[in-house]
Amino acid sequence: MEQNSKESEARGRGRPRAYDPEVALQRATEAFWKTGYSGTSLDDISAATGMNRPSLRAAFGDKHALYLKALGEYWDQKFVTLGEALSGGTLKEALMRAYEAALSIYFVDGARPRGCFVVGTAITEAAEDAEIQRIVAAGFRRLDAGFEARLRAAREAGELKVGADPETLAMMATATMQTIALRARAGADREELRDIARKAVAVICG
Amino acid sequence: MEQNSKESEARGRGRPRAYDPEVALQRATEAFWKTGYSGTSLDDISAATGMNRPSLRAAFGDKHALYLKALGEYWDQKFVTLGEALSGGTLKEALMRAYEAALSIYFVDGARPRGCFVVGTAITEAAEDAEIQRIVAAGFRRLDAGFEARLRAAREAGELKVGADPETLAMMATATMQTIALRARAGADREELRDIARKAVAVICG
DNA sequence: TGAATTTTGTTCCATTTCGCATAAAATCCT
DNA sequence: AGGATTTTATGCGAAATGGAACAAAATTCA
Repeated sequence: MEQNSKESEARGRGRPRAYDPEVALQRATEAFWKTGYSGTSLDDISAATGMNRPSLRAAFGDKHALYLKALGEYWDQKFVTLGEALSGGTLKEALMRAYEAALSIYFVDGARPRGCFVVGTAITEAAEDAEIQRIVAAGFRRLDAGFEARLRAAREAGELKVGADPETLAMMATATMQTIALRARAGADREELRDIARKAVAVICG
Repeated sequence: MEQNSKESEARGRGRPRAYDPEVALQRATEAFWKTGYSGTSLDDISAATGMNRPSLRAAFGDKHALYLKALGEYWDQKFVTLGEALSGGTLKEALMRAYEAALSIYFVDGARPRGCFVVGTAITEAAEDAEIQRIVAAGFRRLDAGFEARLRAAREAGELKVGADPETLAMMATATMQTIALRARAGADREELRDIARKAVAVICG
């Protein structure tokens, strides 16, 4: 209703857009986040964005295409956040920042805890939707790789105990992220998950 | 179609059941497993079980009640399997048996890999369905508790390195189970997941 | 001012989905 | 054999769902 497109982009010829595509995509993402891909109808998304269905279709294509955009956007944001969190400081600090950043995504002030968007929406579809499965798998691999790179840097800095395998520990770091994501959706509170992160980081850092 | 109720139960007065409720529930579970709770219609389940909707309704109630039965049954079977896997042998053997048992559930001969039923179907619903969330949370707690009991026994047997915290390691063992469940749904093959289990077990056992 | 262009908003249509009502079938009991 | 009982099977109806057509609105350009 009250979204207004920032005049950043050179507007074309016809009637101007009433909605900012980025804001609308964010609202659509939140709708999927709550009730999953199959559990969210285009009417739900229409209500969440304030756009009617033809406008949704014109802007994002059909439901599947819209969801893929939401999923891609989520991964992108997730990895930006992760990259920032993992850079600088000690390994322990970096890992804790990464998990804190995740918790900030999973828990939002007013709303009910929603956990991770991928775990909460894409995993269900991944079994039968090859494209979604591919995107999820690529994200997991990238998560592993991100942690592994940080762990290798830590090893070179002598922060890791000798004989520790960065690849193995990266997998454990990803598993920790995932257990936090799942438990958040299962209703665990933020402090409990923070404690899980602390314990896992202690194990990983030796 | 060709299900026949075993004459185990004293059959009552009227027309005999054409379907074995346990077999039908299993078929319904498989349908949910593929496409999730919201993504599976009663018609899908009707097709999967060979029962028509009124019979489904008479036997299991509505879709939600049917799903809760499927979910409860899954957890029960999962914990029976886990209990068997964790009993006896060294800690390392017990954990590997537990993960192998999980893989046997996640991968089925003919079918596409489906991962864990809970992770693939319940997690999506848990955010907005209090009853499902409660059941999932209870299952995760029980998973933690099962691993922790086994780890305490291992510590008493001197299998654990001194200073290792059974509660922390149990959480890591659960996280390993969950990362395997998620990655299976994301398309990882069985051998890769077996390798993940081996690495995690090595970390947990020190 | 008026044509061209783009988006919006309304409406319709075919299909799916779910619950329910009702008839038909198969068995037990007298 | 016939009534009672329980399940199966068919079909109806209301609501939801996704897609598309079409007119109205708002802007740019000539």
